[in-house]
Amino acid sequence: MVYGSLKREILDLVLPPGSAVDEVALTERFGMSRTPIREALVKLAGEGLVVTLPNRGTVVAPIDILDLPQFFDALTLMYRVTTRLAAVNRTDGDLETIRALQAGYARAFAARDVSAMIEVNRDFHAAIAHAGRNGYYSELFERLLDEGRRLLRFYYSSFDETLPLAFLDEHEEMVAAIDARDVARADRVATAHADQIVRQIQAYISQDRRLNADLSL
Amino acid sequence: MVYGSLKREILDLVLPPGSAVDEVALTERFGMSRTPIREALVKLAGEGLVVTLPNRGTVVAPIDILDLPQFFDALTLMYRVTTRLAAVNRTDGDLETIRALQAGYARAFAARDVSAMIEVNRDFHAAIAHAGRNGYYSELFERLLDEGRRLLRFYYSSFDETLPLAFLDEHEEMVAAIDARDVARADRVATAHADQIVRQIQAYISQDRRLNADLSL
DNA sequence: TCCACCCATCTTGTCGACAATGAATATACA
DNA sequence: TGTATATTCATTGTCGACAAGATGGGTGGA
Repeated sequence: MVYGSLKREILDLVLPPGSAVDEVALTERFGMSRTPIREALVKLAGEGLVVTLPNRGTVVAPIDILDLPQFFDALTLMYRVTTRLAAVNRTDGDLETIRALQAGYARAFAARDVSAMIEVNRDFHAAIAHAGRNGYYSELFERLLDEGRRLLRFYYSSFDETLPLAFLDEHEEMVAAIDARDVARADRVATAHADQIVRQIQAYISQDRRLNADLSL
Repeated sequence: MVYGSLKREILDLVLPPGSAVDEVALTERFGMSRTPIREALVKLAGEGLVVTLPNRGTVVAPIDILDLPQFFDALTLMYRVTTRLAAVNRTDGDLETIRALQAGYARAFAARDVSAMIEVNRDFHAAIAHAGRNGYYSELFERLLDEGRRLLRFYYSSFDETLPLAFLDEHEEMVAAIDARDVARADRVATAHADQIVRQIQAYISQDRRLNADLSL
């Protein structure tokens, strides 16, 4: 499946942001004609994972640092809304799925498997959104989570261990709030969780890496 | 432009929800090959305006009454969020654009042009979202507004005149709040506006039209 | 008469090739 | 030597035709 493969590779930064996507190269790689390749690219463009310049090819969507504040705003709101809805609409089956994913995250953390953590983290929140039973929110949220996956991989190439550990506890609280159908508590913990991740990424980005700043010249 | 034409016709219910979309017919109509037609359909499918059943054709996305509660929830939230952001981030140019659209709505109302009212209403709110400067919200909101356009046309074929009149005043208040950069007021009026439209559509849908209910048999 | 299977037909999915557009290079002129 | 123009080249957009899959009707058997 060409669409799925490309999407995964974009999110995993195997295809770096801004890099050109060559149709004929993909043709050879997937052993297909250009038609289905282009169809996949159109889909990806619709999701914003790729941008097509008319008559001038398509490139992997760049990560624009200027969009980050808006991204954080939307992400926080979706964290809150989906978690609140999940607390209201969840079924026991939903809860089971969510718990299983949380257990998976704990395992990935214990194994120090950063890739798995990032991926399971996304699925965990997607499952919560699904339990909220609002497709409009789920869709936007999953897009934001995917974009977040790119950001995490991009900025957290050297992963800080304190962050995933905090996630673990906060996820636990989240599940408890959803279990208890406590909307207010779900909202609080979702907000805190969002603040946590936003602050961490911001802190990482604003790190002062000018090693030569105090160089005497 | 085949994509734009199809989109407009879907939103205007020229292509009724659930109706089949014949590729070869579109081929003849637009004088193009099937390839660009299919590309447009893929794009429309990405926006949810059309659903493609694998190997069994594509149909115009049906209006599912079961989705309405979720739709209303998301619409209300986006009304609030975009209006709040507009109050914070608007430029004078934004305000000018918004005012022009509001004037257009007033003209359409005076002319009793329902189609124009529905369309300008959508553009008015889209402009407010644009002034809010958050692409994630704008995109979801515009999708919801488009879907709302279909709903309005679908359920308001006989348009109730009290609704558009209320819109006129509420829009005016909205502009005033955005002008004054008053976030709290913007939030209040956006909420009221959303409640208004939701209640009206709900009332219309739940109208009891069983003319034969008291028929003696 | 009813059901299962098979075949014809239509629609979709895919292909290889051609046309059109834009970029890069070469060329001519000032 | 610098600039403007023409030409070549690569890449995208489009086309008509073929292959694959699905639907409906027809045929044969029980």
